[in-house]
Amino acid sequence: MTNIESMRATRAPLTRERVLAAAVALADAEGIAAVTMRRVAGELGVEAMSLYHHLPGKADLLDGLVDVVAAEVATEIAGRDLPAEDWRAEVSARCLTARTVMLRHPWAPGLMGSRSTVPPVVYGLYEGVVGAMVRGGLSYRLAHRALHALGSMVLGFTQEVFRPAEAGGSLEPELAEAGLAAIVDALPYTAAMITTEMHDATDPVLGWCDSQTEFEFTLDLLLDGLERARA
Amino acid sequence: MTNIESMRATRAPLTRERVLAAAVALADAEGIAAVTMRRVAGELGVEAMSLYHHLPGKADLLDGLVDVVAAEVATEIAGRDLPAEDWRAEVSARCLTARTVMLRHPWAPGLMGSRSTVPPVVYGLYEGVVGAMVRGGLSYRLAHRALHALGSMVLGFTQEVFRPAEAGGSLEPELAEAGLAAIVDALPYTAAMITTEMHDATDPVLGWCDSQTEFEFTLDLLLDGLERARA
DNA sequence: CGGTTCAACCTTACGTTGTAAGGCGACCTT
DNA sequence: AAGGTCGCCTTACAACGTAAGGTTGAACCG
Repeated sequence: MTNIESMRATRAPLTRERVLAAAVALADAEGIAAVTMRRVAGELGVEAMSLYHHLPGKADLLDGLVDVVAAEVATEIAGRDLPAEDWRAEVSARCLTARTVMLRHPWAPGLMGSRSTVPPVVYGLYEGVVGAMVRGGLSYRLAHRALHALGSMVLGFTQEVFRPAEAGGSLEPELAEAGLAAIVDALPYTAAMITTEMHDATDPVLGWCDSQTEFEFTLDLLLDGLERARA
Repeated sequence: MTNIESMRATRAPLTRERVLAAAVALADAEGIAAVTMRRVAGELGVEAMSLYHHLPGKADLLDGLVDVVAAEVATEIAGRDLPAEDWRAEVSARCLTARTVMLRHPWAPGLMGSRSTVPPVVYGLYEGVVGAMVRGGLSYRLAHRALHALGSMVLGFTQEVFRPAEAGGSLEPELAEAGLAAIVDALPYTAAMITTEMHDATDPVLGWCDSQTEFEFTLDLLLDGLERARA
């Protein structure tokens, strides 16, 4: 009937963005556990199965959540003019910006740690940090290690930054196989870091990201700092 | 019948420990997602509901898992004689030991981050680290901050070490209400650190654990170290 | 204009999850 | 021997993700 027509017309059509926005709001308000397909749909005045026309499944919804948060970080970073001449100030600003966003979405770090893929936006964030450090004179090796240390702080990663899960889809094959050239263009510093590190590593295939070494490096960094602070 | 009797007699009786051991083995083998009540019971040749006579529920099973891992760390630390005269070496050894255990149980850091309570064993681990640092001459303030930094590395915490979740049960009320005296006895360094920090803090109730300050402190520590390493 | 197509949304249903309620047999105590 | 307790099981339920297929209003096309 016309009534129903107008009801339908009144309700804004569902989109991936509207679904994700509702999910973010729900996670912020009631925690990530409240983000169920039925519940998100309910917030949008819709049934659960309707979401599947805009997102392939729950996994993609969760991936979409980290996408939204990462994009929020990127936007916030873009919105401020960073002190490009001082690498420390720039890296610091980027990390602190990421942190403020994480504080707005306390569920985000845990979610990022549990997902099995890293959305491109996140690599873009890494790129910004790596670029600042390399421009500041740090070697790619040092930048690589710093990325682990800082990522561990901001996101609470224990698992590796570049090898997110046990699933086969690690970054390295991903790079080797598909759009390597495109990635090199979009993420020059990161690409340079990866190729440099891969070249230097004893085992170029799997060993370039030696988590034990990263860990000990960061540990020494912290301990040296504490030693000096020990007034 | 007698057959059934002997079967029953053959099967070792369920205990909290046996259930947790089975759950740990399952998590190690197939990931934390495989740890369901039915599945754990199945591994023990038992029905799901039987577990409830030894654990109140799934939450307690998961809490028990982090308990087991923390105890494993404690055992491993106790098993080696630490270089007590060198605080750096001692802290380093404790952290590296914790890390090797985490590597055996890759699901553990994420689980620890998601639980809403911190089992006493974990506080015991903190105590060991705090003690080493204080004996090494670090102030309680510095030790407190170092605990955040190191905990962030080992466990991948983003959330606070001492205020694990949004649930009301933070450490501070917990301390104030219940067995404060017992905790002070068992964890002297930690207790001293808490009272010292609480006393110094501007807002003694909630502000003694200023995560923003912790974060910036660790960040500066890392950045100072990177600056120096920037050869 | 009538018929077809299609996207968006809904209904139903299935298997799996955690767990509340209660049953049943073997042992311990008195 | 009677009764109680302990340990395990059976049954049942609500909520979850999602596969399969139905409905409906709009858009297109002859």
